Amino acid sequence: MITNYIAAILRGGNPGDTVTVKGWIRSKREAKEFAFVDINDGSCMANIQVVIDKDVPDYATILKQINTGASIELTGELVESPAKGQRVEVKASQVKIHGEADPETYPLQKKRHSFEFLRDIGHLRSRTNTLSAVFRVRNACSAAVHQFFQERGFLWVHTPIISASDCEGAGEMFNVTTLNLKNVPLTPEKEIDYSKDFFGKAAYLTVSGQLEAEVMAMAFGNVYTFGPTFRAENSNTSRHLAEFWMIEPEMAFCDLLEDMDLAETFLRYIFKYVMEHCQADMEFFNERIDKTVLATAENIINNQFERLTYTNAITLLEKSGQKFEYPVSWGLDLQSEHERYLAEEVFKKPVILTDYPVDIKSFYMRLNDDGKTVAAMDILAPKIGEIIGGSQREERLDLLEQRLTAQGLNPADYWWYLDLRRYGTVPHAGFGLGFERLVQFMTGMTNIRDVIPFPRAPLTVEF
RNA sequence: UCCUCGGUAGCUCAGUGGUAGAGCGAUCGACUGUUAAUCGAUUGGUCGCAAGUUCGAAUCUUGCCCGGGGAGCCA
Repeated sequence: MITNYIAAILRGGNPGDTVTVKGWIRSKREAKEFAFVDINDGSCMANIQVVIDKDVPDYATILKQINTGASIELTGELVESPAKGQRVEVKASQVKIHGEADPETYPLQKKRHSFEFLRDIGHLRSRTNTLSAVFRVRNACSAAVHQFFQERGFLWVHTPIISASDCEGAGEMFNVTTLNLKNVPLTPEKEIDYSKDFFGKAAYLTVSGQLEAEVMAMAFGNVYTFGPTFRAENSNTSRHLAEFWMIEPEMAFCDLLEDMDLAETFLRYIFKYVMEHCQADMEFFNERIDKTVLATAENIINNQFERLTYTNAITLLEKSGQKFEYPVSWGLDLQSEHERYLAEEVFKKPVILTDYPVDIKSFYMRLNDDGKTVAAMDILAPKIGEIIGGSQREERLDLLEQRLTAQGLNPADYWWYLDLRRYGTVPHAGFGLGFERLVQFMTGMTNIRDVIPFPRAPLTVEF
């Protein structure tokens, strides 16, 4: 077990300390009488430099085993480094190689690799500077999410991964079945007979935990989900995954304005947390991945998001004189190009759009008094597009039933969801946040497959 | 799923009808308190797969597979 991370040694170690370093070799520079070895254990961006003199036991054998990718454990004295590049280094006295890595076949070089190539070696790519930085930031984001909600008394609720309902028509679903696919039981009408299946009815991987989160909010007030979500869409883009993590807070006794305030405070909190906990990683992204990463983070932390209604956004786009590929007119959904124009060109910061036409939004969103719009809000981020989607939910039973029917859904399928309006209904609101898009936005990584350790996407399930 | 660009050495790429190339990596050597070390030499190929055109195809044609970027769906 690693008890003394390289991050801790580099930060707090003093010359004269005896230290043990365990990790993987990044590079070796050999001289006649000694060798420099750079070791990384994933705890930080920096490597620790180790000097191995020829008087170390088994020097000749060990030196042959020291290659990029090999695992190493060594003990030595921490000394002040006589050369530039590091404050301290380790003068090794005992060295053990746990596992060699054949340099002829080990795929990672000391040089930069393309992310496309690294995706083909998903089991090794976390050993690179960029991917390890991404996953440290991802971890910090996760911790920040929980800390934010826990500080505010929100209950973390575990909503199911297997679900019987397509809760919001959010997209194609993965079937979950134990039926024998070579001999599927059929009903007299030649439909698949799910009564013979494991659950006695059709079941799917969840596309959202929102409806269940609403159930829990009606008992605990403020709750949030943070877990995996699945979409079987054949989406081949740098912003979509078949398996992704979603954060969905749901608040009872809450309206759209409070919902927006919470979402904005939440994003600001996460950015601040990561800037404080992953400074070196963030500087690395700013230098190597996207020169605007630090400025964006400062922008989020220090500025109010722009807020305007869908209707005003349409007017603004129509008057902009900008040429768009897709038409702009009231009643049509905004396209990526429109969202990006607003966030990147007009306001140059996140934009919260509210009050969308009822016909382009989901059934559960609360109808506004004008009868034409719903209390929905989307947060649009530069370069990423929609990062948060939320709404005040329809708490009035009759209106909710009307909306279900109008969208071609059967209210009977939603009996327990409707019961929440029959028994002690309250105004409530919530939002959903794609966790990987947050990490993308934070790090400047352009492809969503590079911000999750094991991406699932069409034809992508190897690692 | 649609549009578009691409697939040549372990990696990144050049090569557009006539003997398969470079840089990096790796290997060997030299040198050096080095820092993606440096210098020299060596090594390295089913040109994505299949069919076709041609005296001759990495190069032209067709189909398929895979990847990047963009779009749709959405988070």
